[in-house]
Amino acid sequence: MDICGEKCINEKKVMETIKTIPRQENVGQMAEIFKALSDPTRLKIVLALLNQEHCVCDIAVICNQTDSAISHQLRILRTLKILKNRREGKIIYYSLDDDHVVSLIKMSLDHVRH
Amino acid sequence: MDICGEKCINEKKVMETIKTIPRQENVGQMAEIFKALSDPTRLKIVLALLNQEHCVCDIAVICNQTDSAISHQLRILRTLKILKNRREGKIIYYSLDDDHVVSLIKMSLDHVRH
DNA sequence: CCTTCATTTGAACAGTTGTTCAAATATTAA
DNA sequence: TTAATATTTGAACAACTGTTCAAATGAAGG
Repeated sequence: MDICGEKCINEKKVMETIKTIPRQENVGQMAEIFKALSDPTRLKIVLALLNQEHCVCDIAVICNQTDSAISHQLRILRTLKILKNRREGKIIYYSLDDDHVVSLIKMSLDHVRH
Repeated sequence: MDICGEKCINEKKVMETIKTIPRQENVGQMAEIFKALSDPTRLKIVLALLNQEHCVCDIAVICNQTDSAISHQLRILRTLKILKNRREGKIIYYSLDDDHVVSLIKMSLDHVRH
């Protein structure tokens, strides 16, 4: 990996900072979580489940979207292990499964409220 | 706004949760910040500036992208007031301008590292 | 078995996104 | 003024995203 060829203004500062940046892998993980929360529908799902678990069609009502649209988004959040689900007969209940994401959400909630 | 028509499984739970969800406006603001941090290039810019201020072309080297690509992303982050800049002759230095975003980033950094 | 209901799935679509390229600005120095 | 350098801008493009719709699945009850 060619870190700094010859075009850089302040090679020393650049080198210093590059040392502090996490590995590509970790940057990717961070970006993935932020991306999951960057869609208003998905964010609303997570905010709803912050209160209590809900089934798919209730989440659809809360988010004012079709069951199908919600199901697609739930799959994304489940794949990222942000949500988990449990079946009770025909109904599937979703709830939060990542304490860290909960903290992130609460912190950003505090911000927009103050 | 028709909150709950007749198709909802558990009207009481739905009503309870709807009360806890922030206003659309605030959900939108939260999503906007998460979206800003959801692109690996933009996230890397913010991570770099967590260390110290940098000029555009140094950021380009750090992120391994063209000056132009970085400039486009800097505009997005500046518009959201996540970054500020100062001019020193021909060179424009960018730095962080939102303590809350810094906290969010640090919290998510802690997470991927542990 | 057949029906109903909750959820999932896949294809299709429009809308958005990030990067590239070339051209435009803006500042400095000769 | 002219040339050189740092940054910005706008158009264009492929790649990606979220929603919709229709059809498929899976569980419970008759």
